[in-house]
Amino acid sequence: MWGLQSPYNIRQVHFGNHLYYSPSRHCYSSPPVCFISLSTKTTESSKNNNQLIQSLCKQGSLKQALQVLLKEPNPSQQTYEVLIYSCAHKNSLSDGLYVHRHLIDSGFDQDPFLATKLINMYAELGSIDHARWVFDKTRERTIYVWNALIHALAMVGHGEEVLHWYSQMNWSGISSDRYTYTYVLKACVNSESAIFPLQKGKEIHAQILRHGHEARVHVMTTLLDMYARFGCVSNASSVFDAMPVKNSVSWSAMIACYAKNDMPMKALELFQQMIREEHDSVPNSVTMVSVLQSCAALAALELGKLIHGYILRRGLDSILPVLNALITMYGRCGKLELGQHLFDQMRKRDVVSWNSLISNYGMHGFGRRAIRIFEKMTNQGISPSPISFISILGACSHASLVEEGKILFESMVSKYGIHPSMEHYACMVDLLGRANRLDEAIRIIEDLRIEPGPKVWGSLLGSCRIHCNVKYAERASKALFELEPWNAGNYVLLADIYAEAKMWTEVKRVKKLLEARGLQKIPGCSWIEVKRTIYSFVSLDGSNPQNEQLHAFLQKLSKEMKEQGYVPQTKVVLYDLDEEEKEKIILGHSEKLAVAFGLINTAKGETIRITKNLRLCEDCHSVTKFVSKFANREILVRDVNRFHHFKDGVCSCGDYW
DNA sequence: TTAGGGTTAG
Repeated sequence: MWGLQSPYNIRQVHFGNHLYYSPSRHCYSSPPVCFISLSTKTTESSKNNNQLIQSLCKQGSLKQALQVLLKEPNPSQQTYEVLIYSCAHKNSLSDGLYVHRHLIDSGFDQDPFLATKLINMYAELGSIDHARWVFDKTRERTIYVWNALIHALAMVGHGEEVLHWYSQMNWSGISSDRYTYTYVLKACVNSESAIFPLQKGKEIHAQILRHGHEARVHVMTTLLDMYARFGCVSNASSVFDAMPVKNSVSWSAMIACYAKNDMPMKALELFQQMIREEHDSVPNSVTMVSVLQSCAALAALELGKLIHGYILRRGLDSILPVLNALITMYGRCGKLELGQHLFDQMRKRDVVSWNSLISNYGMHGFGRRAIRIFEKMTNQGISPSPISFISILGACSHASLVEEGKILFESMVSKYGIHPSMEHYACMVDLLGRANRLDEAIRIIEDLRIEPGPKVWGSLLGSCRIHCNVKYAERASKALFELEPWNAGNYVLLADIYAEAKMWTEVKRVKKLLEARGLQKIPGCSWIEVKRTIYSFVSLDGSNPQNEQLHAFLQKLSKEMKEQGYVPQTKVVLYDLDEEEKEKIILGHSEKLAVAFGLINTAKGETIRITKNLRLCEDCHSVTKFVSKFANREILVRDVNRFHHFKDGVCSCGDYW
């Protein structure tokens, strides 16, 4: 089924008492051949040679070890083991093939121990065909041999094949062990080919319980992680709660599950519980990365600073991913300078550190600064990653640096050999679309050689919302309704566009479609951190904190603003109502409630920091500009895309967002 | 002999 022929041809020539081999894919220049004696006597010199080969490998001198191997007629199993490990470590497929050939000639080709090692080696060297070939040729397939193949296939995402061999293994009378289960569960997650991978994962879950592995912490953590990656948070949490034995890894996996599935509050609560209740499972650097991610998502600066203190006390502040996560946390909490300071102090940086900094500046609208950092990175010899380009193109987009973005995009292939992915095309559509160059944006989509994905169409629809372009919005939403019919945001965007164009019949039609599909508009939510507590506000929700007081405050504010020329931008309301009703609705937007709460509950002169789950509406934007001047306050708002820094009646986005 | 959790984007 998967081609089990020898992946390489070996010419075999009889030459006196020796066999002469010349593996065709060898890259050896010297010596090009090897001579293997057929003698089987173990001599003192043989013992010495074996020891020498092993010690040369351990010192990292693989080439020298191979020279000794040439002279040695009787390499031991252990010698081959060390050689195989060394080839994998040196990342040399040609040497690996050579050792493999040598091993076959020495009669070790049916040794299941070495077959396992060879499969592992080929998997590490990225040659799955060779791994399969070894498996095929091995007659005595121990659980180690099976696990090695299943692991090798799982690592490269061949999920369907993993599941095939998994059932073959059980059918052949070998029972899965705890290792098999972890590999198979991983394969469900990484699979590009398996049909209904979540369903398969659930079946494996049942088998794990049936075979009494529920106390195996590795297996259960992998299971928890599988559910987390499929977004099944309640399943993950049930597995976690039922685990009789937990350790730092299982706690971290559950915290990461919440952090990755848009539940940062739950992640932070669980972290607190971990510190309070668990004395054996101590948070480590991996735990802290997810915790920082959660602070960043909430823009919880004070909490983030507390966590930073904890990291320092625990001595985790020199670990690169922790530092990178700290840079991002400070950036997302509106403290660019703290992120920059950390970056400057780092003794070692990787491409993620640079990307984090670039994206921070990009999100704050400092596009040119982001480009300078990108250039500094490449000048220092650090190769940009695909994510570097997503960050820098996003930065160009927020700052309306269209030409600069186009040049960078072209350099991806020409200068760095990185082929743009769908995400990169989505960035380009966003860059052009935001700048009202919608014809160019649609041309990018039309010229794609592959089927445009939802991110590309989503970028176009977002741009159509900004520029109220009904024609392209209808085209984008038609594609999106097919690609992701469950995404309520797309229906709302289209309805917004129709509402702005006063096409009320169409607004009703889209709303009906939304209801018919059992979907609901995502409610606008804003939150603010005051004295290390996070207060969240939902539009038109009577249960908001200090509700009466906030509404009275906003009514008064609205009156004063009107006297100074403010005109409520009621076009953002999706309903065909009279102006007064519309005004009432926009005055109850969650972001205005959070601004009012901030003004009432923070000290004069203190910067107000607000975060919002959606894009900032035009009316909230102009009201916040007004308030920043009227109340003489700096107000920092992070919406779903970027930061807005309001000061003296002006916003850092230059009204371009 | 083999295993589990984390960083950057949109």
